[in-house]
Amino acid sequence: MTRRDDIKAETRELILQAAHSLFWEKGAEKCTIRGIAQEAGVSAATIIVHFKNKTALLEAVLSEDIEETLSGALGTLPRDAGLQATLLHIATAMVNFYDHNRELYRVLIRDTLFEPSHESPSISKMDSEYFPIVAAIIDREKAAGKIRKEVDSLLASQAFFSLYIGQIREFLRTPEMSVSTTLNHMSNILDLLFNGMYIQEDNS
Amino acid sequence: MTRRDDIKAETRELILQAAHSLFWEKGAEKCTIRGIAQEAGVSAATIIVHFKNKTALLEAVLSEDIEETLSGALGTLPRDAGLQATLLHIATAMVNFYDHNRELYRVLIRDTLFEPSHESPSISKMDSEYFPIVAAIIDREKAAGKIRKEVDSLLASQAFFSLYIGQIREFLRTPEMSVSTTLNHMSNILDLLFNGMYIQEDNS
DNA sequence: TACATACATTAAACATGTTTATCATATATA
DNA sequence: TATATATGATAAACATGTTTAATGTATGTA
Repeated sequence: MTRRDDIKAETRELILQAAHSLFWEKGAEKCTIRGIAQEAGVSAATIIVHFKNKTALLEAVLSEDIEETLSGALGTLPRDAGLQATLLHIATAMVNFYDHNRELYRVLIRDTLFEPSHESPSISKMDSEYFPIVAAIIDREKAAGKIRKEVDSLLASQAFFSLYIGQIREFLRTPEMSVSTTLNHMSNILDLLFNGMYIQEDNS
Repeated sequence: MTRRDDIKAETRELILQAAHSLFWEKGAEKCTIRGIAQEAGVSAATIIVHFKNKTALLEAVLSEDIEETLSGALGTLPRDAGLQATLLHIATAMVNFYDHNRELYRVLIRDTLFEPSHESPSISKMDSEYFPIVAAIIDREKAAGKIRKEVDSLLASQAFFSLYIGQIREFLRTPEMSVSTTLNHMSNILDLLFNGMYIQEDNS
């Protein structure tokens, strides 16, 4: 229950490090399993045994940084920030993060977003972790009388996510699109949604 | 300029028919270029010469029906339908259409949505054709005093598209999600957006 | 008509993700 | 300690998308 597991974990780590290095250096599509295997000092078959397929390896390599960025953004939230500011804060962190290597994240999202959730567990953790957090903020704002009571929190979270992904898509597949332009669009689109979600103050 | 081109067009048609038949029968991922080539009576290399890669072939096979469905929906619009009803009308047509073979369209959208627009011209025609149409409707409603003047028509179109794709994603990757549930969500999400977009009648 | 060129087609080769059958060894058991 | 079993690792094979180099023929030209 120890020795063998240690070696296995070590092998896994070797693969992850080699993959991380090569993915970042050459991009996901230019990297081959054989190349990563060589860099890690293992066989190609070993990689598949550990990670099931190339996409799963890419996900394993990138998901840690993504989660760190996301939780970092959640941790640096301005105290008492409203929902709209919160969402823009998160989006800002993520766009700046993805900008470090657009091609890499483009391939990751492309290859995981439309898969059934059990195929890409790291990514779809968002469904189970991120949505409830946003939904909770919405409920708090509802209690504070800022958001209409009829709004379905979960549905609204999904709507935010859809709008977010839509912009991320444009950002990742359009090299000439700058971070600031993207965030501007993001902000304007949030405005669009919120001006309906917030209760108008001058009712009756 | 004739004889040779005719033969080429004929070959192309043979490939398209074989691909259409096999894609629908076995799904895109279970189909091989060699299998389609055999069914069409040509070589695998010929298919690549005609269509560049497997995704482009899939796109060529499916895009005609998609465009037909979309223009069909646009053609059966209730006269003087408002924007919200129009969008739901289109979404209804598309969801019912995709339901005929979710797996096939899932793979198509997955493999094209995050590619640069020049890689999948048929799909990204939406950017240049569909968006202006919706934007025009928005402008009309602005002129009619139903939508706030400050709303950016193009940005709003993109927002609709993002929300639409977000729901389509859930629909295509979740087998147990029914058409009616999907359309319910779609309708509710549109409500969310519109209740901010429409001018509140009781201002001041 | 005879010939040169362009080009549609293809067989074979190639690249690469993945599977399979085998080997070696750590672990458990007697 | 000696033996059996479970399993991590791997080489080789396989499947399939794509490229390459070669072939034959339609088209244009003399």
